[in-house]
Parts: sequence; C-alpha cells; structure tokens
Amino acid sequence: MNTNSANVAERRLAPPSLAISTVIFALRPSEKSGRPTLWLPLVRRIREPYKDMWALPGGPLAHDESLQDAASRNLRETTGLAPHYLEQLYAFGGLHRSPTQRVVSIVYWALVQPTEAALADESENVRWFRADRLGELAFDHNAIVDYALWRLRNKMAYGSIAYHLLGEFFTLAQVREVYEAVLDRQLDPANFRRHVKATPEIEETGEYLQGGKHRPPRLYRFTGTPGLGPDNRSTP
Amino acid sequence: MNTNSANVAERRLAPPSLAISTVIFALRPSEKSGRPTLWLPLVRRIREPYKDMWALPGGPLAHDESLQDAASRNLRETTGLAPHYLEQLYAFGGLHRSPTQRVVSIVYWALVQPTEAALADESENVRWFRADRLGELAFDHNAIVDYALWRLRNKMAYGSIAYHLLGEFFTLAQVREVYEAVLDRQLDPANFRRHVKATPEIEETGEYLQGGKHRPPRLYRFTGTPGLGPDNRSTP
DNA sequence: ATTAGTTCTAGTCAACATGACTTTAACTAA
DNA sequence: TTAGTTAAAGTCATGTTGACTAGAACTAAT
Repeated sequence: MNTNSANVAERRLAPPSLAISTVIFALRPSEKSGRPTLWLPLVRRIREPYKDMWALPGGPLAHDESLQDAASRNLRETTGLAPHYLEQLYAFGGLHRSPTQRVVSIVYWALVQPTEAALADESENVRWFRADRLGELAFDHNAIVDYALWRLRNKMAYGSIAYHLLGEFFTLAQVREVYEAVLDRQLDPANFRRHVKATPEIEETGEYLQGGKHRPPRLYRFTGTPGLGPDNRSTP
Repeated sequence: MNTNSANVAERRLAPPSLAISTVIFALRPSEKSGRPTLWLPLVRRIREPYKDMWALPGGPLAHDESLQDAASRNLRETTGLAPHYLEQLYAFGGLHRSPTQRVVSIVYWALVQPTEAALADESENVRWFRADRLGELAFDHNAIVDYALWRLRNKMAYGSIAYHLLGEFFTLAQVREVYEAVLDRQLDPANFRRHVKATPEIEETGEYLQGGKHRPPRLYRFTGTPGLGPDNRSTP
C-alpha cells in the first residue's frame, strides 16, 4: 500500500504552501436572449492533480509582490485584462483541498468591464464560462465560486458595485439589467430608477443613447471609487 | 552597509511564511463606570523583532490543522478560553509587515463570553487591554485591531452578533449596553427594545433578574447560531 | 401624416420601519 | 406611604419601499 511513504512523510513536515487564486467576473451577452449574464474565465490544468479539469486562475505568491499585486498579475496573465475592481474574498485552508500537498489559497475576486472582457484572451487552455453553468472544477473551486457569487450578490444588494461591471457611460436600464442578471430576479423599472437616482455617486450626463428603437435614454456616469479592504473600507 | 547580504539573499528566495493571528474581544466592566467595555488580550513579544512590545496572539500553522483550528488553538493557549464566535477577518500580506522576513498572516477574530473572560489566564506575558486604549503594538497589529473593530461594529449594526458577548441569559438593557459600548453612542431604550423584540432569534424566558434596585427585568435567551464563513453564511 | 407600440420618466398611494417622545407598571429605599 | 428609578408599552411624525398609474418621447408600421 505505502509505495511512497517517504514522500508522504516529507510532505507532512513541510509547511503548507501558499497560493493566490482569482475569481474574475465579467458581463457578456447571453447567446440566446442577448441579455447580460455573468461569465468567468477558467484555465485548464495541464498537470496532476486534476489534470485536464478546469480551475480558477492562480499561482504562487512571488516574494516581492503584495497579495493584491499577485491577484492582479494572475488576472493579467490569464486574460490580458486589468481589473476594475479587486478585493480579497477569503483564505481557504482546509486540510484536503489538494490530494498531493497542503495548500492554503488566498482568493481574490475581480470585476472587469464588458468592453475589455469582449476582447479578452482565450485559448486552448483559457476559456470563459457562464457562472451558472460551470461543470465540475478542480480542487474546491466550485465552492469558492459559489462563495464569490454570494459575496457579489450581497455587495450588489447594498453598495454601488454594479457599476464596475459597466463601461464609463450607461443608461439606468443597463444598470437594472446588471442587477437583474446577478440577483436573478426582475426589478420594477420605476422603483429601481428612484433608488439609483438617490445615490449621490451617480452623475447625470447631458448625453442620450441614440440608435435604440424607442425613446432614447439618458446616459449616466459613476463617480465613486472601489472599496478594497482594510485600507479602503466599503460595505461589509 | 551590507553586513548581512547572504542572509538577505536567502530571505529573498525563501517563500513567504504563513502565520495565524487572532483578535479576541470580550466584555469587561470598566474600572470607573462599571459599564461594560471591550477588552482584548495581547502577548508580550519575547524576541526580536519588536521584542518586549505587545502583539496579537498568534503563531505558525501546524500542518495537520485547519486555519480555524489554528485560531482556536491560539485562543486556548493564550487565554485558556474557547471562542463563542470565531470568524476569519482578513489575510494581511504586505511586503514589509515584518522587518526580518516576509510574513503572510491570516487573522481571525473571536468573541468570548464575559463569565469566561473574567477567569481568563493572565500572566507576565499575557495581559488584557481596553480596545480603545492600546498603546503602540508590534508589526501592523494596530491596523489589524482597527479593522477588526470596524468589522465588529458593522456586524453589530446588522446581524445578531452582540449575543455572543453575553452569557446564556440576559436582559434587554444588557444587550443595549453591549451595543452602546461597541458602537459608542447612546440608544433609546424604548426603540431598542422594539428592535430586539422584532428579531425572531430572541426568546423570552419566564424568568426575571432579581436583586436589582428597581423593577426586575425579564430575562431573554438567544437561539441563533454563529455565522462563520463560506460554510455558514451570515451577514456580509 | 397618422397611429400603434415601446420605453423613459415622473408621480401617487399604502405598508412598513425608524427616531423622538409620553405614559403606565413594578419594584426598592427612604 | 411616598419618592425615585427602571421596565415596558404605546403614540406620533418622518422616511423608505413595493405596487401601481400616467404622461412624454421616440420608432416603426400603416
């Protein structure tokens, strides 16, 4: 049975290794309805364990970069994108997350804008998936994505985070669509409008979105700043 | 200048080391007013760096324990207490947190009940301090405590977390005192009463607290459960 | 040009929550 | 017996939220 007991003993004594992973959310139009839906990029594992399965982008922490920088680098290396919003999600440190060694993963979650997300890198080993239609992922990454989704919905219900999924200018209907996509329920347009107009971070521009089939809606702009962590405290 | 360049080079190549720390809050009566106030235990550092300064309890992560278990162990070893509430706070990983080596600290925060806290261990190297009157602590621990306090206040404003700082039975006035101590402002007794009585997790017992100087208040009991993290999701 | 259809925008109304305040009940200590 | 204090319950004005109505502004079809 114990064909490898020496290695096992070595691993038991070695300190847990530390990794950074990132859950990256972006909005893309659904193939069918065309309405915006949540997508995220995954990378295919090219080695054991979980070889050939999809996993969150991640890697080791370089000795000369902060946790947040490492997450940013992850994001850039796998998708070529820069995050519009980046925040620590949680540190996962269960004993059996990886079958071969003890790994503690500090996970970040990011939001990127759809214009950028549309031209994000995709390749044999990097692909975008609909957040509600992931298959079985490597390690405990399904649970991590679930938790990230829960946090996203939570922040959405309170803070002004939806705007980081949109471009610089947007209509109130577009904001509502983001909320509806993430929270997965319909919202009353009139009441939603009242709600958004009451938040001071939303600025009315003089422009209107032309080219639609109906009355052209006014364009708005978001003037707030991201909330990142202990440094920049936003909503819990 | 470079008297120690070999060591510096070694440290640069070594992976960041991983530590667990814990911010432990308990209620104790203030010496002056006798009203409950927030206290937390600190340990005196017995070696460099920051020798003789006070620091949060913490230590390395054993290879066969989860992050949460490590935090629990911290708590037990420094104070002899078991936490009533324990939740991950944040992972701190700045490059210069420790002058000698790169350390990533996963910090937990805990609440313990006052009856236990009263008989907590105290010694030459372990002492309790008022949360609003800490001196200068080792490393970035002042910032960590600040953030923990912010989280505590935030959770207090929403969720039903105050009860983990109280014993099994309590009066509504005692709950209010906890809120007033943590949020540091007076609350209207009548309105606070209405608020608490509207939360379903609070159960009215038939008992009354006798021995007071005035009309005896009814005793209540908390029937909810802690919210811990991705497993047990509570309020953001 | 007119009309129908759709969305944008503004407003009303009731239900509910919240803060400030008043009143009554219940107990202790003088 | 009375004064003093806290517990407990209720009142009132204000603000927020969800459900709903209605007009304004535009496009596309007639």
